[in-house]
Amino acid sequence: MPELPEVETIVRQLRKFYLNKRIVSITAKPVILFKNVSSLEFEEALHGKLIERIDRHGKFMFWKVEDLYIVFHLGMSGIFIRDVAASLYPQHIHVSFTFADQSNLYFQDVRKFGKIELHSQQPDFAHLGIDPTKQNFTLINLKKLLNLKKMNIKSFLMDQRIIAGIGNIYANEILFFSGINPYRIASTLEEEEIEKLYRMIKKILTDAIKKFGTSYTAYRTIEGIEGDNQNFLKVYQKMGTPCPQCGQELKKVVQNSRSTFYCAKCQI
DNA sequence: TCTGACCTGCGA
DNA sequence: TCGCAGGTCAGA
Repeated sequence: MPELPEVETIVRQLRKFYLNKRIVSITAKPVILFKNVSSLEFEEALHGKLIERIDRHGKFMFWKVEDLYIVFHLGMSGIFIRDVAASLYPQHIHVSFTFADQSNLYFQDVRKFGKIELHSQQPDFAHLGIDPTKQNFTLINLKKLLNLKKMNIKSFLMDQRIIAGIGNIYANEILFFSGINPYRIASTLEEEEIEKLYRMIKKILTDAIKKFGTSYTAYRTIEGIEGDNQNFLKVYQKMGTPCPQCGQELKKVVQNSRSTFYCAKCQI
């Protein structure tokens, strides 16, 4: 559920409170979240280290902790919680960090779809596509990518190997605002449609970041409070209600094993 | 390129 | 009690 805007919100908040803080204690439960390291190795490797950098590519976040890099993926339900909000979410805490100033940070993941890795080099995320908030996400690059793909445009937007950061909620919203039917084949989009799609990808994601992300289910900010963007969604989970543009009833279909919400009249 | 498995809480 | 929610990934 955490997509690019939610991860970016978390990154910004973590920077504010935990950058340049030293980890003095870690408790990590032996859960399946740990991929290339055991929970015990994780605790030992990071003990006493300083968090020097917190960054993101797509939905992946990484911390530079001196000579090591922690890579987090929040999966469906992963959240970070500041100590002041920890009492709100006492269940499913898998990792607890304590810092030199006695502040705490907790990683919670109800559904355990998240992922934690430890690396000795900066991750290059070579398996991921362009991050739409980065400079190399240009109209020309988007056109090139679209022209190569025979998949439907909804799958295209959600394919992390092509564009990194868009999930189901924002894919639905982007296609609605672009007026593009989710079943359209990526390579068949017209010049004008591509330009609108490009603008909407940037706008929808940027607006969602300004609203601290979408709290549809598990996602909360590190303060333990909901984002605001769910109050501005136009089609996601709005099946049966009138299209905000034309009034026709919005549809819900299952597409590539995922729910797609759209207006059959406005999105052609 | 597409489908199902993994996982847990929630609502019908 | 069962289906659904959707992140990634393995396998078809």
